[in-house]
Amino acid sequence: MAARRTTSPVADAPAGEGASPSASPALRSDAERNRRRILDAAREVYAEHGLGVGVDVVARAAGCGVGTLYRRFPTKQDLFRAIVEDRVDQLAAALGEAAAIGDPWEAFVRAAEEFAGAIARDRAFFEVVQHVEPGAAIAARERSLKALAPILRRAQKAGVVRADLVIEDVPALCAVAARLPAWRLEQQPELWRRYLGVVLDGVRAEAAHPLGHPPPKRAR
Amino acid sequence: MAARRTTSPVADAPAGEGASPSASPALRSDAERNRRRILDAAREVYAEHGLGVGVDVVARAAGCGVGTLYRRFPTKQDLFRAIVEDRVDQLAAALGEAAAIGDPWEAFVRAAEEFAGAIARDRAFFEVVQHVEPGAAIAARERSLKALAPILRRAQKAGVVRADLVIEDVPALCAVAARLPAWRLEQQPELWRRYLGVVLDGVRAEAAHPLGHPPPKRAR
DNA sequence: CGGCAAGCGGAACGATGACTTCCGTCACAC
DNA sequence: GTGTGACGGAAGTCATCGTTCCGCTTGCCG
Repeated sequence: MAARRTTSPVADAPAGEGASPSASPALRSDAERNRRRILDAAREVYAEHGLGVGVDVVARAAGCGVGTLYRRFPTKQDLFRAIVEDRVDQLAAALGEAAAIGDPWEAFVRAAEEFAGAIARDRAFFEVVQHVEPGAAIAARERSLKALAPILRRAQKAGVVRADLVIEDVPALCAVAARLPAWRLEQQPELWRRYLGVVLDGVRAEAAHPLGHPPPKRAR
Repeated sequence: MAARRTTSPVADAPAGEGASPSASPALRSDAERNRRRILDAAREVYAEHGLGVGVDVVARAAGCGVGTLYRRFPTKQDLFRAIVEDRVDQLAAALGEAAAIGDPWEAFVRAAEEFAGAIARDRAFFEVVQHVEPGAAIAARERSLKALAPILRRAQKAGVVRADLVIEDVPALCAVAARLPAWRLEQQPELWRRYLGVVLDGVRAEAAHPLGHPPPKRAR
């Protein structure tokens, strides 16, 4: 699991769209093209098969050799850190949109759907959220929870979501989807919606019966 | 993953308590003692860390060498097949008890608790149920579903459990609650009860709102 | 009590699969 | 046209894991 070498000092590369202000020696056109391809391929491959697959698979999917991949991302970690970072940004943005919905319950539902969908669609994302090992995961948690908090608070204040839930419960409940066996998601990729439906019915304030167990402690 | 050799012809050994009628050459006393220890250790180790751990860990936990382990269980598969089989039996028995409870709702809750508890406590069991690879898992599913069916049917007929659930949904929903990140279960081993509580509130007939997705197809 | 076969332990083996490096070849940029 | 950076993928390195093998021990039976 742990990379033999310590994680390399650099890694971030010219971020997404906005040109970074410094230290960007300008990539040659083919190099830039390959960087993109690698990122796309990695996203897809890791989403489908999890972080366990080898770099050669990613390279083949990107249509280039592993050497090329390694010149851009000196370490496997660097590669999927970039990807996960990206996913979390996407999710945070989606949660932001959800927060803008007028009806508190609708907003909450939408947020839950975004969360669960992200986990169901992207196995790598799930793995990072589930196992804590990489320190990056903590930041990711933090960031998504922060986006979620106001949505939950508003829904509870409006009396549509049961009052005994805490923020940390929400991702746990949304993870429903990801927990489905891979072979089920293969046959019915949207099956998670069914179970999220049940969970949401259990989350409604009107359905609430006392829970037998206290809320989770905050992550260490 | 796949064993190099085809699974060995023998494996089952004198089953649990009842002396098997034939082909049991009588183990020497120390051998029998070790067989027990290995089984116990394997149960514990696999339950805690999953099926991924090496045989040497199991052997060490059992206080013997890997050679001893291999004389009794010619293949790693033979070992955890024995264990999983055992767990399923336990679970089936517990579900049987649940079925005997008078109140349909109570019976259902009890069954769900048994199911979720088994999954939460035993990571190996979860892995086998989740990934289909070993053919044994299918039999295990089948057996536990069979024990669950009458309980669900009764609860639905009594109008306490929502009518749009099918049998296959129940394990899926229990797994939701149970498969929390390892580090959470470490701090609060019973945390799954909290989420099972939410799920159960969503399972009550009175809480039911239409689900957006059709039930899962039967396992292939 | 003595012999012997079955059992024992754990170092060693071989396969596997991962990450990373290296170097001859190629193609962009000027 | 030329040279410099990028490319590709075979080869190197390394850790891990299931399994085997063999010299020593120990329970069992006469």
